[in-house]
Amino acid sequence: MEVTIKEIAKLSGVGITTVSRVINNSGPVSPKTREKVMAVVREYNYIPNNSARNLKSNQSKSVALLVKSITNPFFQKMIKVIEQKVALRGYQLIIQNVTNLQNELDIAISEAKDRNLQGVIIMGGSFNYTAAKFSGLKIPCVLLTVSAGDEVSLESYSSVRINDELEAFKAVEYLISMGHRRIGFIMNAPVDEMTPNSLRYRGYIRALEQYNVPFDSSLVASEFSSLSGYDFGFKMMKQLLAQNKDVTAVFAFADIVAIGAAKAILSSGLKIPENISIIGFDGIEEAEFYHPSIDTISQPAEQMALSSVELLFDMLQGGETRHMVFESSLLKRGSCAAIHK
Amino acid sequence: MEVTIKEIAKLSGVGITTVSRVINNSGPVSPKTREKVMAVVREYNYIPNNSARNLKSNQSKSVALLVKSITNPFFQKMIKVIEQKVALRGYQLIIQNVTNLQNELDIAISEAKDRNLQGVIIMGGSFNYTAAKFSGLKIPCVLLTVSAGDEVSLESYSSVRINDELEAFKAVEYLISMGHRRIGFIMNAPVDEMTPNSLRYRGYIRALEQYNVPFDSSLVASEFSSLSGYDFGFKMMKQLLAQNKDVTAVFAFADIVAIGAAKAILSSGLKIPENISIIGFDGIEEAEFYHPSIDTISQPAEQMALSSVELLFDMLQGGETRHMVFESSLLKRGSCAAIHK
DNA sequence: TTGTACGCGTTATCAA
DNA sequence: TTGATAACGCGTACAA
Repeated sequence: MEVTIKEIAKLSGVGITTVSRVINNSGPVSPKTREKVMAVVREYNYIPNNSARNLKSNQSKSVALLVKSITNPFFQKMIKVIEQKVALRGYQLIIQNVTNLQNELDIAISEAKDRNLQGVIIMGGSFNYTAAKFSGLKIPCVLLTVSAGDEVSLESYSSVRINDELEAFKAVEYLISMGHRRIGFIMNAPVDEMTPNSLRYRGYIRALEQYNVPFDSSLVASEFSSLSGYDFGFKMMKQLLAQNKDVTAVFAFADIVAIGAAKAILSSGLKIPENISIIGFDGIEEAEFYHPSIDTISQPAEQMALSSVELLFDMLQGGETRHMVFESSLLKRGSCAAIHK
Repeated sequence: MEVTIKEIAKLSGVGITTVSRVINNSGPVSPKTREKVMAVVREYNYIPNNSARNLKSNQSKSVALLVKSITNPFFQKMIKVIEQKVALRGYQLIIQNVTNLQNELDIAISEAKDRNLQGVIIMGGSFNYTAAKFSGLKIPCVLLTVSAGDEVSLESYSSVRINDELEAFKAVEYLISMGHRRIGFIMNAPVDEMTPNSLRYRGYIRALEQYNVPFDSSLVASEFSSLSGYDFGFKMMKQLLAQNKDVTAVFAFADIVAIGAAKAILSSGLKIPENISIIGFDGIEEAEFYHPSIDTISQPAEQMALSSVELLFDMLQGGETRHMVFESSLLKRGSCAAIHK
């Protein structure tokens, strides 16, 4: 059994209250008493019992991070930052993976009660949250990379994201500007659910329209899949290549998918960018070190992660909800080239 | 404020004890009473307060996973499995990254008290643990991918790992068998600290010796670095290429490093495997989807992760410590070829 | 400036 | 089969 506050009190010849005041810096204690108590605390290596504290205060200094598909390297970059920043504030971070089949908000609600969390950051997922669901979640919540859709009041959560549609537009516009007109798109979710993917799909469509490039549904490789991003990209690209001999460029909704697609292209004996141009989305290291390095829309991951933590703690301290939209940048690294007849 | 056991008791017209018995399945309760209580529990969506439970039982159902360099995709595969399996057992998993500069065991000790953990899994790190340190950690501990070194009694921890030296030997032997004699080695830690890297280095040395290939220290690119694995591999390979025009093969201590090195080779205008053969270690997806796919020593990551959780829970239930050593397999995928003059 | 005593929500002991 | 009641370790009115 560990040493308790009671024993510390007895050992230092003071009352329990005084010890409590000393270790929490609450209420007045004479410097002499403080030193006396601290000496005993150090000597016995006293650490307050967290369970008891939590029980009293009805709050445990912990927040959760729910991640949709935790293995995506793009999320990894952010997880690392979040983990550090949360720890820095003396909070415990509980990271939990959410599978494709689970609803992240449901999990947040049950976990919040179960672990009595102070707040939660949800990374990834869809935009399809109902106001009802949100009202079931009684703790501050920050959505990272998505927002909650129009139905939900902006006061019920904070969010950090990018403008997926616009950035996707930029990517496709870039391809079009190089003369491409047979541009494939790879995405992994059904179009009818609102996810970053479907927003990027919109950007794709809008770019085609704006530049009068005819839309061809056979160029859109879309499938609900539980494959890893790499495998998925590989499979979809193989399919695209088989069905469309004339495709000259591909936009993949994520870098990991772009890498899988690139592998499919290269292992088919085609060259990047000579035969096919490819561009991804996210800005992960893996794309940079691929050969050739893969062009991408790079999201400011660290910044976004940092902001999500700040927004959460703002809310914990009674601050307003906020919604931040970051800019991404188009990185040209050589996997896209002008088309030549 | 949430509903408490007391209120449930009142609402269902029974005593607190009875409610406690119902929700914990402890002690005898008549079926009728049980149903009555359960109805109220469901109606009010009662969830027992964890803090209070922990306070009573002096244990919180939580274990920690300490990860050295959490961003390595190889660890990611394992993290996912561990997270699932721990959750399956109703335990909370606290994942914490440990930087290169921190000692994982120190952190385990302080966290164990602080969060009153039931157990801890340490992933990565070095073999340099002292018996003294271990005795300071009073909860079950499983080391994953390393063991603790000879000084520490095998009864004070469990471990899951591979035979790093032997597997590295196999990798280098493979290169030698294809005629290579100028074989580079890339590792990231000082040789004097016991890490998986240094064991792999030994395997490298031993293979050279056994096959009478002269050792040349200029072929060993070693540096203590906080770069990412990719960046590190890239930098070291550039260095190797500059210093040794005649290097024909490279063994990297990890796949991510191999990928960085491959990028350095390819972007120098050299070809893999025509000019230089390369082999990595770990077996991550990124190596498979690289172009060319990179040969590697593949560790059974999922199996190892699974076992680590099993071993931990065995110990939690009073079982013995155990030490498992898994076999790895040499995956030949085309990044290594016979040397041709 | 200090200490006593109560209550946080549970579980477990004991008597009914 | 049930139900009071005493802990668990801590924070904090309130009294001194």
